[in-house]
Amino acid sequence: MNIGEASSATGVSAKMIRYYESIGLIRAPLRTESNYRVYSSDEVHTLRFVKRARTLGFSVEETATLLGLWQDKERASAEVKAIATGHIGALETKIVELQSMVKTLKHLAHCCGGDERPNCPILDDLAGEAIKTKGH
Amino acid sequence: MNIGEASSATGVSAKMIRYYESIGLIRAPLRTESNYRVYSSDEVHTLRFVKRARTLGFSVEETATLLGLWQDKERASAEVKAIATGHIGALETKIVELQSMVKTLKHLAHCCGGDERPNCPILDDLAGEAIKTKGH
DNA sequence: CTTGACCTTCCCATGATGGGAACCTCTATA
DNA sequence: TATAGAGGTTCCCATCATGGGAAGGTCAAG
Repeated sequence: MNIGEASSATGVSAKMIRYYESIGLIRAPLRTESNYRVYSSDEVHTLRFVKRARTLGFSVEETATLLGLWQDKERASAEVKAIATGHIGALETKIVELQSMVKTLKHLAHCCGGDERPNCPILDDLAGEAIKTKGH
Repeated sequence: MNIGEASSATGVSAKMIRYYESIGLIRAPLRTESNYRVYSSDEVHTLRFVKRARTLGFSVEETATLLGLWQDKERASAEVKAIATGHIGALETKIVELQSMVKTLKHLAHCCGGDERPNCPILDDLAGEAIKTKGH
């Protein structure tokens, strides 16, 4: 299996497979005589693991740790769970931040006529002028 | 007002003020004889506008557009509202993605003992092995 | 044997921010 | 007044994960 096949088998671009190899996230595969990378099913399995972890929002560094734990048959699940739990916390913090932005923006958009006139509460807010809600 | 004062007056780091100037988001201010940047209250006002827009998650590019609209006294509020609405949509999409990650991770973490034993449904999932919920 | 698809390495760009070096300037104090 | 230290200046580099593209080698089908 060459890099293109490994790519379509895992959803990881060839570019990224080479990158993951260059930073040491995955091991360098064997090469053909003509210097093409050759992937075994084991390596494809590893790439799928990486893809899934990245999809779940783990950083490459976290993914490296998880990969290490996965390959260590003796590891305690507590360690894995701690990483996952920490990651859940980080994601939730991010969600709260985004929700707060959305809330503010929705309020502003609601107060904005969105018409041909220049008056615009959104810009007024950005400029630091408090919005007058007029109790609507 | 020099760059340090402008920075603490707006919450934008001196580094970022120079960066915003270099990419043309804000105009280059006057300089003293000794080449120090000098900011007027107008320029500080603009920096506050930028800070607020960035805090609300607008990209620098969107901020540039909003800034242009803010300075154009004739603009229609519809244009501003469209940018804000589009941004709300993008944020909401991001939120949904993150929520989906959190949901999956919570399920996995819930199924994981988090103890000293090696069995770990989180890693099993990353490895592509379907989780057995055992109807808990 | 040619063509086109695919592989290789290498460099560059993104977006927004920070770090730091090397050097200049201002102000307060010994 | 000399000096210290705080803060200004420019310039380059790093981050994180990813894509683009050039230049050149390789493979398979027609």
